[in-house]
Order: sequence, then structure tokens, then C-alpha cells
Amino acid sequence: MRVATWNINSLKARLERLLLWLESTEPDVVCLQELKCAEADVPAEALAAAGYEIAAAGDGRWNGVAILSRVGLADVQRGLDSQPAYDGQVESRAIAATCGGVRVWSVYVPNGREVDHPHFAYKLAFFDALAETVKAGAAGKVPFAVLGDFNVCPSDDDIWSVEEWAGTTHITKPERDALTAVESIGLADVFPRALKHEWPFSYWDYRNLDFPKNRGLRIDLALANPAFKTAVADAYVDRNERKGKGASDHAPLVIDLDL
DNA sequence: ATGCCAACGGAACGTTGA
Repeated sequence: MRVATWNINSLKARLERLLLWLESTEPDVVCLQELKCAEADVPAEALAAAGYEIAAAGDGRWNGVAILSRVGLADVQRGLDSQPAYDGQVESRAIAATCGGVRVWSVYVPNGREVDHPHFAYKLAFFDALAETVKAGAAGKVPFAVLGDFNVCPSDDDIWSVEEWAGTTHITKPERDALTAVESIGLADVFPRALKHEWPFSYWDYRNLDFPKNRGLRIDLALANPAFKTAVADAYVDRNERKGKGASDHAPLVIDLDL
């Protein structure tokens, strides 16, 4: 089974590229983030024609997460248990489903903006709710993984320059502690191989030639329980999908399972 | 070659992202 996660930065703007990528890569399950479209506007027919069911949670202009599957899509949960609100809104940042015997979460962790911004506390609170929500799944015997855009670089190696990013979000101790807390309930980082260069970054800013210069971050992760982790046969970041006109600023993380 | 920000809503440009 092939499972992937991809922050596509608008489902509508990326639909043609997504369909081409589905055809070439043939994933069974795809966790998507940053749909930037309402649930009612999801192009379900085009995806169905490609062979995929979709379960989505979408606010409209921002956020939005989904799970695509061609191996069944059941027991959908939208949102975390006790998910915190921001500015009075519980945003579309998490969705779960069981696909082909594997339970997956697609999550879009809040950015945090700046360390002294309310969005940063919101980010940490989201992590707390995430850890609490996925506890049972992590401890279960069913292959289980939380995939998505975590907006945290797990280590200093996961960012092109800690010096350039000094004092910013994504690399602070509270964020890394929050990520570690999720892992400590029994979920391990499925570390991918890089298709080029020495490190599997998954995000490169559109600006400043960051992609050609490989000024990247590894923030798109898959945290897996033992049943999922032991089945991993291969994992890679498909940086080729970051190339060309109309690319997302994130590349897909692809995981092959022997199940 | 991978190439200098993109998408959204709404109809100009401010907001968001990481």
C-alpha cells in the first residue's frame, strides 16, 4: 500500500497537477492539507473519475484538510477531540479515516506566526489536543499514523539555516517539545530518503530562489505507531513535484507499506 | 536545468503562509 501526505496549497489551483500526480504515482491513500476551499466546493467528481473517494473538512479561504482513498474510506472524524479555537473559530485542520485497514489522520498544524503572538500559544494547544486525540490509535494494533504539515522542524538538520531562522517559529524548544510529546505516546517519525541532496526537505519558500538553492525545511511528517512503522518498505519526498509552473510550495511525502 | 511569491476574496489590495 502506498500512503502519501501533501500540503497542496489550494485544491482548486492544484487540481490538474494533483490528478497528474495521482496518475503517475498511484498512491492508495493521500492526506492533503491547505485545501483553501469549502467542503461543498471540493471537486469530488474529478477525483472520483480518477478512482478516488474524498473526505474533506474545509472552512473556505484558509486551512482545509482531506483524505483521498482508492482502498475504502470509513469512520471519518472531522476535527480533534477538544480542538482549540482561534479567534472564536474551530478551524478545519484535522480529519481522520480508515482506509484499507490503515487508520490515518491528515493534520495541518497552525503556523504560530511569531513566538509572542497568540497564534503561537494556539499552535501549542493544538499539539496538546492532537496528542490526547490520537493516544488510543497510537497504542492500538491497527496500523495508525498521523500525517501532515506539522509546521515544526524536528531538529536543526531539518532546516537549511538555523542562523537565518534564529528567533522565529518552527525551531523553538516549546514547539519541538510539543512534537516530542506526540511522539512519546508511541508514534515514530517515518524518516524519508531524499531524491536529491543530502536531506529530505519537504518545503521551500516560493521566494528568493529557495528551491533551486535548496533552502528548505522538513516539516511534512508521518508519525506512525509500531504496526505502521514496521510495515514501512520505503519512504521518500517527491521533490520533483516542487518543480515547474504551478507547483505547491510543499512536496509530497510518499510511504510504501508492506501490508 | 529547479529560476527570483502565490492564492484567496472580490474586484484593489490586504492577509496569510513558514
